[in-house]
Amino acid sequence: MRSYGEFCSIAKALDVVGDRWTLLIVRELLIRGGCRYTDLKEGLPGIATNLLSERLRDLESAGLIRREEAPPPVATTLFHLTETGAELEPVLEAFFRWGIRYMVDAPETDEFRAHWFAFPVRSLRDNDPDGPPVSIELRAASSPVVVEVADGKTSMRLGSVAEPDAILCGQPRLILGMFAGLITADEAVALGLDVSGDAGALQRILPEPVTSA
Amino acid sequence: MRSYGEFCSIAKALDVVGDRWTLLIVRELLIRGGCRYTDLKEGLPGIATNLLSERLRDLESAGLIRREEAPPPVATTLFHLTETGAELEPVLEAFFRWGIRYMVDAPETDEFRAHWFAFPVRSLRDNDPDGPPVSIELRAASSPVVVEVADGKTSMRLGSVAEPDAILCGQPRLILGMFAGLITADEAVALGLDVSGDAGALQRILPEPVTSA
DNA sequence: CGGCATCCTCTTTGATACTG
DNA sequence: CAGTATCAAAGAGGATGCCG
Repeated sequence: MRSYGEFCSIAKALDVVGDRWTLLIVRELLIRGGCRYTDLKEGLPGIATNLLSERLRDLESAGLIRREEAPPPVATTLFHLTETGAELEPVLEAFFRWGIRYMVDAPETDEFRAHWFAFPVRSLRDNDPDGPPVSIELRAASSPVVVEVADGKTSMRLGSVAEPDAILCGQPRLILGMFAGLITADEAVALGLDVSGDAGALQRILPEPVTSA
Repeated sequence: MRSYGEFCSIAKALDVVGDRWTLLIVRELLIRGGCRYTDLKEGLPGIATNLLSERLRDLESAGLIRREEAPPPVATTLFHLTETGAELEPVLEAFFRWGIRYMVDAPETDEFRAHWFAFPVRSLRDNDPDGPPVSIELRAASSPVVVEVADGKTSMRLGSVAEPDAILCGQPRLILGMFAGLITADEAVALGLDVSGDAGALQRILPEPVTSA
C-alpha cells in the first residue's frame, strides 16, 4: 500500500495494515494460531489466491507474520503471527465492538465460519464465577465449536466435546444475537434455535438483555 | 467498498470504514470537531479532492457524519461526526498505540499538522495531579497548540496562550519522542529541541523513560 | 493436495483542470 | 469555498496453469 506520508501514528499503522484483506488475515491467525495457506483461504471466503499470497508476503516482510516449515505429520508451511502482529488484537477488538451494530441487518447470503465465534465468546462474562465448569457446544456452521466456562472465564475452541452441558444448534445470527444481549434465549428458541441439554449452562454466559430504554 | 460478505463483526466494520482515507477523515473530525471541506483537505495532505468528496458522501449515507449548514459568520458547510462515527474513537486509539512503533523510522519527508498532537497528548498522564494548572505551548508546525494540564488531566487545543509556563519549539519527532518516553527531555534538547520557560512544567507530563531492559 | 504465479478484465485511486 | 470532470496508473477479482 502506498504510504499516506503523514507523521501520525494512526496513518503509519494504516500504511502497514490498511490494505484490503490484511486485517482479516490477522483475525484468522489471531483466532486460529498457526494456519496453512489453505486454512487461511477457507477462513477468508472471497479472497483471490494471488491476493492472499501477496498479502502474506507483505505481512512477512513487515514483520507481522512468520513462516514455519512444520515437520511431519503436518509437513507443510504454517503461518504464525509475530509478537508485533499479535499486538494488533486491541485494534481488532475495537473493530469487533464497533461493528456489532451492523450484524443485525446483515444479508442472509453472508458467509460464516465457526471459529468466528471466538471474538463474541471472549467478550462474554461468566455470571457465576464460583459455579462448576460447563461446556456448551455450538453447531451453527460446518464444524462445531465448544465454549468452555470455568473459573469465571470463557473461552472457545474448535472441535467437539464428549458430553457438553448444552448444545446450541441453529443460525449463527440467533446465537450471536443472544451473546450480544439483543435477544433472550426464549426469543432465540422461538426464532428457531434448538437448545438441548441444560439450559442453566446457557444462562451462565448470557448477558443482561439490552432493553431499549 | 465492496462488502467482504462475511457474517463477522470485524469484517462488517471494515465494510464501512475499510476504504483508503476513511479512518483518517474520522481522525480529523474526532480531533477537530466540525470542519469545513477545506479544513479536511488541509488536514489530509495527499488526498485527491474527488476522493475526499466521495468519501464524505459515503460516510454521510453510512450515518457516520452529518453535514451542517452553518449560519453567518461561518456561512458554509460544516462536517460533524454523528454518535456512530464518534464511537470509532477506540478503534483509532488502538491504531494510535500500535502505530507508535513506526514513528521512529518515519521518513523526514512526512507531512505534519499541529493538531495531530491530540492523540499523543491525550495519552499523557499528569505526574502531579494535585499540582497547579500548567500550560505548555508546542511550536512544531505552522500553527501552535497548547497542552493544558489541570486536575490530573491533560488536554490539547489549537491556538496559543498569553503566558504559557513552558514553550517547546522544534521538530515534531523530538516532542513526540519525549511524550512516548523514547527520549528524555535532555536528549531532546541535545537533538535540537528548544525548551523555554519552566522545565518543571514539562516534567509534569513526561512519562518514565522506556528503558530497554 | 498445498502454495503459489500468470493472465485478463474491471474498479479504484491519484493528479490535475475546471466550475457555480 | 466546495466541490465535478477527466484520464492515466495502480490495484482487486476471477479463472486457470504449474510444480513439488
